Amino acid sequence: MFAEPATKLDNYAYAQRERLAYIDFRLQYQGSIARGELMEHFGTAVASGTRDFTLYRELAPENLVLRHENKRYYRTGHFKPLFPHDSQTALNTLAHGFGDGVTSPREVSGFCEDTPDLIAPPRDTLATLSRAISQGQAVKLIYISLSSGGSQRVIVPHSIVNNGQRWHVRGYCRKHSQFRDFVCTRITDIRIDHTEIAPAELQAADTEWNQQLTLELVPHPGHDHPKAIALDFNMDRADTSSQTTQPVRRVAIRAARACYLLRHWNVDCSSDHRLPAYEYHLWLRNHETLKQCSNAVLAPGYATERRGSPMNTKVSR
Amino acid sequence: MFAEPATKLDNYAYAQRERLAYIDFRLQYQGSIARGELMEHFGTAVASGTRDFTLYRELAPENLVLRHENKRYYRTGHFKPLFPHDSQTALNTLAHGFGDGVTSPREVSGFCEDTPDLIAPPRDTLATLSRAISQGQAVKLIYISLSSGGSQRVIVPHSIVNNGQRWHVRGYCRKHSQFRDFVCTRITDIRIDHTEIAPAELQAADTEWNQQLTLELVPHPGHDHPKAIALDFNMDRADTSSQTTQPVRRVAIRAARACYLLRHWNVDCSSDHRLPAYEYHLWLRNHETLKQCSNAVLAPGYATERRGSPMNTKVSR
DNA sequence: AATGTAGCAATCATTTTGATTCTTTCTTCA
DNA sequence: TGAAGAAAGAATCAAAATGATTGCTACATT
Repeated sequence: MFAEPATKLDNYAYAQRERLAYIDFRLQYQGSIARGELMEHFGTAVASGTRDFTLYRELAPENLVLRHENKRYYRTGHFKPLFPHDSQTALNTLAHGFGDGVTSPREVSGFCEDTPDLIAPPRDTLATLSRAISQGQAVKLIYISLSSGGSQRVIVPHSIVNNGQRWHVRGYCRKHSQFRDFVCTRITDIRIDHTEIAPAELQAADTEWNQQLTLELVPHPGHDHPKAIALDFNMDRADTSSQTTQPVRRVAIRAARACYLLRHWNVDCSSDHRLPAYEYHLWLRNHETLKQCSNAVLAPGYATERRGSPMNTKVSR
Repeated sequence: MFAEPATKLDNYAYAQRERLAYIDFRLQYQGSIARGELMEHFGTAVASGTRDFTLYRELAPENLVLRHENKRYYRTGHFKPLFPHDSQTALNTLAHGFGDGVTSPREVSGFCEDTPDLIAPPRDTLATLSRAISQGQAVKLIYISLSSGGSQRVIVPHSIVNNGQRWHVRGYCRKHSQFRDFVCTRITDIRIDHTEIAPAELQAADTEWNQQLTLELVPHPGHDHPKAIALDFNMDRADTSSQTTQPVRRVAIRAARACYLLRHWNVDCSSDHRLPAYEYHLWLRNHETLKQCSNAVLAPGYATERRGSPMNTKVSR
């Protein structure tokens, strides 16, 4: 898959690998790179820039060629990436810039835009939560709930999760004596609470968090072009668990997170796939697995058929 | 805001800044860091590790303290970050690891989980699109559309965008002679097409892309706790454009992207905010601005009142 | 044809990093 | 209780990486 065995690259120092990776990335996703651009990004001198390209050329001579007309290196047709850039990471780099986003100002590609971020949690809230989790501490905070307004609570957080729309913190709420999700932006006045943590408040005791479900997503039976949906979600035809060859995408996910995913992807979770195929491209074939989710009210089409009362159930949208 | 002026840090080399930033980040978001952890992350030796902590201590003596009991540095109460970690970047780092994700394997925090990624575009598709855009080239591809199945097209792409759920590529479609969005995962057999590009096919000619709208998002009038919504979306009370003091969040966004955002955030776009407040926390106050969007059918509650026919409009969901 | 730019290569100076040794502080365990 | 061990700091010298400089080449611009 890669032009050189990974062990070869391990011989080089972190900083050297980083510069090689930068060349590699630019060639693969931009098609060309000039020595001056490498130098500018890392703040290095010309001698270093030349050496870096020389080294890259030794490692992957087929990957690039210098065009003297404009003095830029161009990717060749035989390009084999030296580093594995998975597409999620690549998109993040294109949209937000190369590097860690801290060390130096990130230069963005200009043609790649991520989702506008309407509700990043405040820095201090995030930092305090993150430290509390790392150090096994409780936090005291004011939480503005949609249903009951603001109130003070003590929470033992154990995870920070993105539900597709918002960042939540999950933890044990001492006010309600159960594990819950809290929307990070609804937290104010947070601080570390130096009290003893009981075993029942730890992540290990959060059964819905620790239980893994496997969701079986299939193209919505009401849809005209199931193949397009199957391609979209990279579904597998090798469905060994049944006699059919219906394409299916199995997704392993924590029970506590399953319903957020189903809602984010507009998955019809009714037993008889009765929701409109136009809006719902997917159907949850094994909808009975949601019995294990206390927030199943979030799953489209699931709660209504059981006559649940959404308004009385506490879930963090 | 920061303990030292940024100019001070500019004196240090990229690699040195990176190690300082790592210490800074770990203190802020984990609360502690050991010398060995720094060494392991960057693959450096003990002497270097000691020097890095010595330097960090010189730059920000109040930020950390060594506890001899367990030989770890701990963040103090007077901590002032040396580097600006915005919360979006911090969350990305916590969920996916420190660094660029390429140079060395990323060590993830273990307690922060991003949205499960169901449909990352294939690497080659993304790389080809990205290069074509960078170099101003057209691409020839097979596109599997939901309505008409697969067909070959030539496209002049100019941007890659995340609509909240999927990654799209936007560009001029020669088959339909207009700018359109294409879902990346529905693309197969892509390759560079070496044909001339006309001015009308360039990004500059994409009026919907280049036109900026300002969306005025307000808490849904039917909601019981508008203050909670206002906090959630960090709304501003200083609404100088009207006599009221109703909190509002103004979002500047390209016309071509506006409706995706409105759908992603479940914004009621009807003129009389008639959609249920339980599902729709926000209302688009200046809904008339959507007249400028050809894909307004995506905006919840907007198209229906104009008796549009969603099924006949080509938009990439 | 002259000039400028940005690439390569080689050399030597400078800076950064590694290896080694010795010390300190606190934990662990016999 | 006291000795061993682990992981930090500090200092020194060696090794490696980087910077500065010079001379060269290919091409674009004028």
